[in-house]
Amino acid sequence: MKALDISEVAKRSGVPASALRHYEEKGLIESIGRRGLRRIFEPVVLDQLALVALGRAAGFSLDEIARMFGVDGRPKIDRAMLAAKAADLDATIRKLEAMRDGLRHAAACPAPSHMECPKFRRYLRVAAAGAHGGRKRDRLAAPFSSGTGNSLSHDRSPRRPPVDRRR
Amino acid sequence: MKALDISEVAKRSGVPASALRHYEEKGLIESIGRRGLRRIFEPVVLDQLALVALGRAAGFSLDEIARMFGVDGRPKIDRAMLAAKAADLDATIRKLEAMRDGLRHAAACPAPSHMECPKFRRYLRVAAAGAHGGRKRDRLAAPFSSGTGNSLSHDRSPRRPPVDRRR
DNA sequence: ATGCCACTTCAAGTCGACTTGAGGTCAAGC
DNA sequence: GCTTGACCTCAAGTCGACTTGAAGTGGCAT
Repeated sequence: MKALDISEVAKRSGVPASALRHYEEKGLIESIGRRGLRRIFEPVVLDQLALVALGRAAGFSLDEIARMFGVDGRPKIDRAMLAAKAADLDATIRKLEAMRDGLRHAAACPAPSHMECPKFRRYLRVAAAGAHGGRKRDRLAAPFSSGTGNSLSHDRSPRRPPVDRRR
Repeated sequence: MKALDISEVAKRSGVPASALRHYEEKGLIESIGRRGLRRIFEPVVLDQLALVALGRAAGFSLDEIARMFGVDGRPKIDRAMLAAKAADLDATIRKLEAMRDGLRHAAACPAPSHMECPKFRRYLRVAAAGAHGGRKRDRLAAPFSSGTGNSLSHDRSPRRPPVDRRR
């Protein structure tokens, strides 16, 4: 039969069982019953998990993901909102591109201090551009350690910076 | 004269004073002295803060940023690492693009469930691609509500709800 | 000289997404 | 029929980046 036991789902998806329980509690996935105490899931949960992972990778919170898509992958809220999210992502992408170019340049440029390099400053300006107009510090990706062995990034939790309200 | 008082820096940069103190403690910026108790900074701190904001926007932790650049904006660690970070960012960007396209499509596609739409699934596959090879749950951006008025992201209200930590 | 009050320090709290731990349950294998 | 071990629940802990609160300090205007 098609029913998957939680450990099966964990194994196939790479998502720890504890996280699966957490997702279920949050309403992101649902189990179709129990075998004894054990949760059992339909195989489609694997697709749902992929969608969740994708949303998380794009920086959405679990709550946002739950609001964007039902467990069936059907958009729950209006399409305009999805389009807006897409637009947000687009702005995000442009900032990341500037950051990437800045880093790339920093790795190659011989200038002693990048702050004095006009090219670098230009990237900086581009990247900062978004943060300025809209006035909102958003947070983005923690790209993971590349294979360089330089892994400084031990990633963990995202965070939304609280809106700053200083008088 | 050029020295800026902390409140000045906060005002000009949009970064709360408490965060500035935090950054100083972390070694991301430095004050050049005190006037009474008040920290004073050189104007260049504004550039440094822009760099920090940029790094944060790209998803790096404060520690990583501190390791990548000294307070002077000079790369502290080897250039290969910076290039590697750039490559990471590049992979990230591609995932985000897939997510964006997926959302864009979800907003337009009439299919009842996106899980059944081949196009959507393809975006999903692309976006999920990176997550698989590296096997590390990376986290990315939390783009904020765009200006569409669709803001689902409740930013923290200024007043804290009553603490409920009963145990 | 006095008061104001924006700053200071330091400890503790917050938020999200989980993880960890203690104590409990149960289908299965011997 | 008893042990085993993977699962269960629920509370509490963790991590990063700050924020908040209490209590203190000192420049500046009166």
